[in-house]
Amino acid sequence: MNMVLPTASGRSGDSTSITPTDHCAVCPTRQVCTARDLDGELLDRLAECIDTTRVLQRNDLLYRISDPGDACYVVRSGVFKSVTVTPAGEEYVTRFHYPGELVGLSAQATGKHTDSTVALTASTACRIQTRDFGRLFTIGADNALLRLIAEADDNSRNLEINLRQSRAEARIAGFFILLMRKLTRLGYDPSVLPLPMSRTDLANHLGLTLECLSRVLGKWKRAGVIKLEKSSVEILRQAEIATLAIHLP
Amino acid sequence: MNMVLPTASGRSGDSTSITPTDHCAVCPTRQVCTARDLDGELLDRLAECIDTTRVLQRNDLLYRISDPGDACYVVRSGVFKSVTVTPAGEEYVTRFHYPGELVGLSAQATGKHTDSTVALTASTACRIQTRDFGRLFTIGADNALLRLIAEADDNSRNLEINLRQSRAEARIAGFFILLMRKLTRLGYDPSVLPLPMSRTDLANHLGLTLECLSRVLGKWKRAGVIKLEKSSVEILRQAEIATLAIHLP
DNA sequence: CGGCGCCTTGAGGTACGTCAACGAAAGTGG
DNA sequence: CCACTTTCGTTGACGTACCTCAAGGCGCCG
Repeated sequence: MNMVLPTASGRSGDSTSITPTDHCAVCPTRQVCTARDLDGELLDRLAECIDTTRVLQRNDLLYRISDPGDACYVVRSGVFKSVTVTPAGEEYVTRFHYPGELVGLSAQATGKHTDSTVALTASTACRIQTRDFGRLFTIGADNALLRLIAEADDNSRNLEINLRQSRAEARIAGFFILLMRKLTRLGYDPSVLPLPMSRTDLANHLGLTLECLSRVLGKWKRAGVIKLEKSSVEILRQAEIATLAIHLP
Repeated sequence: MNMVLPTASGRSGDSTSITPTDHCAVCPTRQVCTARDLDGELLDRLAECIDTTRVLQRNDLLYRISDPGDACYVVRSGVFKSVTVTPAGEEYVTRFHYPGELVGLSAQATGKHTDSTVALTASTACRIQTRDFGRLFTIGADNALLRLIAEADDNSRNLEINLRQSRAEARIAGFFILLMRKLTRLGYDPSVLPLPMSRTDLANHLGLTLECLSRVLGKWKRAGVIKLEKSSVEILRQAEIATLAIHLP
């Protein structure tokens, strides 16, 4: 179904766990992960800091709101969404998380998660207990860990810039461009964007209505700029998308 | 002039430096800073990790775009703005930084700063070299440092949620509410918001036009909801602002 | 086949952006 | 100290892009 992003081959829920030493060497996110600069002995020590690698199916929760924030996660494969619920009951799809991204860090501010994170496809994620952060620094994973944190910050800033753009086409184009950059960094084909989320979620995330998003995608499809698949979008003429998103850094 | 936020008493630029041990004990951000949980001997060790406390005047640069990203900063006093410039030449005021906030972390992703950060008032900031992060973890500042990072992430998410709201009044109200929360956390009077930035910068930050911002503030002023000062806003009827910002978590 | 999400398409109103003129404040130089 | 310039903020008129409300396809599953 989703040939672009690595997906979990296991099929069960929370109880499945893999030791990182088994998998870091062959991890699809190796090049962007904390483990990038490590080898041999250091990888073994890293294993002590990553207590479980969780395997999730579509709609499985990685963590839910008000769970204790004693751990954060790195996406290994698949796609996740983070949802925040306001006191008024509104839901906001704050982030989509692709492989190599750090998830759930903000829980350290209050000790509890302030959002829920859900798998949109069959996915895997590495769990890092925050009490082990110090150890990760001392075994030489500090640079890579800082880079993960910094990239999360960088992603947010790009998101914010994109949301400041009021034109719907610009926002959607910006979202596509940012996603293409992520895919390129991961070594995947950037012209096929895996979009396992619903239109509703995507519209919510972009601060647009479902109708507006639908209209723009329809327009681009008719113009031959994109090709809409069931759960992905193929970019046929990247230049036109790029010119709509010139506002991004 | 600005009685609300602590400002630097020194008057010179980059060359002034204060050792943290002199100042952490009396730092206005003590309660929200990395140093919060430390005392005596640990504070001394912290001193080795914070190489200079910089004193800046209005319009002084904390760092500029493409500076080496070997350090980040914690605001001690005053207010900063971060500006990103797009290839197309557009400027985006991505963040405003108040005391206790971590600044410049995203540079770790690429090794260079991707934005410039400027003091909006007389300000001070602690410089933390990233190569010292590991040491901060080992001397017991890990929880506090993680909290700073997590709060930065939390701030971004709140910002993003606020920008998803398309109504101008809701966005401005949301900005005010978020700022009031920050001031409350710092122990300041949350009803007087220090806004040392220009209207242009604020509008840019909120993804609105100058005119739109001006109209909303004028409307609220006429309605007696706020009182506009030269570089601050007094919230007279908080309830009305809060109802406009119910979309925030 | 019928029901139900999920997405698309349509018509109409409104809020924000754009353009433009005005006004106020701050810095400059004589 | 005062005219000048420049920057910044306010106010107004108008068009347009998006939101709202509503109806209509389309795939999925029973």
